[in-house]
Amino acid sequence: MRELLGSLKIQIPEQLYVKDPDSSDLGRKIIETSIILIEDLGFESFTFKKLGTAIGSPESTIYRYFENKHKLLLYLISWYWAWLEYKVAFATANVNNCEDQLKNSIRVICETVTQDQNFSHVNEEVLQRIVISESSKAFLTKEIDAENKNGYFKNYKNLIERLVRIISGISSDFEQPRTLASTLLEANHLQKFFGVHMPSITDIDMKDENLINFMETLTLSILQNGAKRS
Amino acid sequence: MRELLGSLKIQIPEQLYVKDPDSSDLGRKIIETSIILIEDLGFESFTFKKLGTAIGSPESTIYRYFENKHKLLLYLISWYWAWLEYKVAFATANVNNCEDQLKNSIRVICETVTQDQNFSHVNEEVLQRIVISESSKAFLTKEIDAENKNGYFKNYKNLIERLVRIISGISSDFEQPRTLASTLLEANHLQKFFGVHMPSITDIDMKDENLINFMETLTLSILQNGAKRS
DNA sequence: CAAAAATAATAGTAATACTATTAATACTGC
DNA sequence: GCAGTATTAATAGTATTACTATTATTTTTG
Repeated sequence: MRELLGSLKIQIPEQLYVKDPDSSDLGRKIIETSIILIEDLGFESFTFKKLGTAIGSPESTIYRYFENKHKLLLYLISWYWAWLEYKVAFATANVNNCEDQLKNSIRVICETVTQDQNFSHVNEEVLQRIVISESSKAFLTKEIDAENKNGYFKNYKNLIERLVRIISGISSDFEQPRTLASTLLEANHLQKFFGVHMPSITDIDMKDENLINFMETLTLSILQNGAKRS
Repeated sequence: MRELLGSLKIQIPEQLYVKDPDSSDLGRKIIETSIILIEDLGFESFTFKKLGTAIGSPESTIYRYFENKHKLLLYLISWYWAWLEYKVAFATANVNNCEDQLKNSIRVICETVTQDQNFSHVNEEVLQRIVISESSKAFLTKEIDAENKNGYFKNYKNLIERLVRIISGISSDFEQPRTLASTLLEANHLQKFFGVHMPSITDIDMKDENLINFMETLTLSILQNGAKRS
């Protein structure tokens, strides 16, 4: 995994940046530091001024890489989805049984990222926490239609499509594979967040197994049952 | 429904407001107009200045009712959950079969609100759209733990608890009724949002039946299957 | 009708989310 | 090695936001 990603480049829609942050030391430092800062402060309190101070550069320099902090967030989230898609791709490669493919995918999606999976300047562990807490703010906006049209969510859709293929492989007559795939991805975040911050509305705990078990049971149950019903 | 809610008062945690907006004409006008404005502008662009202009009052007056726009949003969302809990309560009253209770609940939760259900100064149809697009911003913050402790999310939890009781009534050995209930509520919003703004990642369409069918199948499948597995 | 409460009118502040300008530095091709 | 170009630093400035404060006016209530 690590070697492979070391030689592959995570592709981000170029509409999301002014100048590719992966093309310079300063750019990579912006990414690296913004991940830490957004997690620390929360996206609302995060500003380019603070980021500038943190990297020792003026605010104006950051604007040469990103139009605004919203696009920087979209960039980070997009990076995460692309990375997760690779993980899913490798977790399902050479697995012939579709149900096993789905189980492996769910595991990869729901697993809490641990430090040792890091590579390059991106701290995936912290990035995952950002995705959990902030990713929905990136699309729940009035600009969604225009931004969607501009391809800002391409990496997210790619991952969904991959899951849809796996789901359809298990039960080709199941009518809502997209609904199921997007529900899976988003419910994963929400439950993880609830587990930490609103434990009374979830039954999952800090261990991943609980959540993975729920997601697996949910998915396989509806695929066994769903075709008959819908 | 209408008469009953006309005589019952929706209870909102009093920590959410400075002065009860339901206690004066101006207060109700603030609620009524803020619903329209937030839907129109999106929460990020909504300001007390604009709200003041819209109701013909200075900004400072609104601060006498709400500390800030975040608390106003929490108030509106809290109102929605209380209202929805009443709807669920009535949709399940005198229904003996637990599975029917759950089906009725899912229908009430997933149904798109139509104008004629309105009562008083609150436009529930517009409020539902706000809840769909903005509610997660109300809890995905750095202040969540303090606010949760302060009881800001009580009405949401009440609804979850009601659903949990119904779920446990169907399958008392199902181990994750809370996870299922909160997933149901949140997935409903997300899928509705995707249906309108990102149709390629969902299979639901504008008609409610599609989404209701998915939610019903999902829930009943896991309850049939889940006990064995988990 | 007086006192208290609510609202209007207005002003002010620190921070945010930018844009603009110029100067210093680094990098590239010949 | 140097000219030209691109990049970054340093600094300043602006409109808007999210408030707080003060005083005047109106409304409510006992």
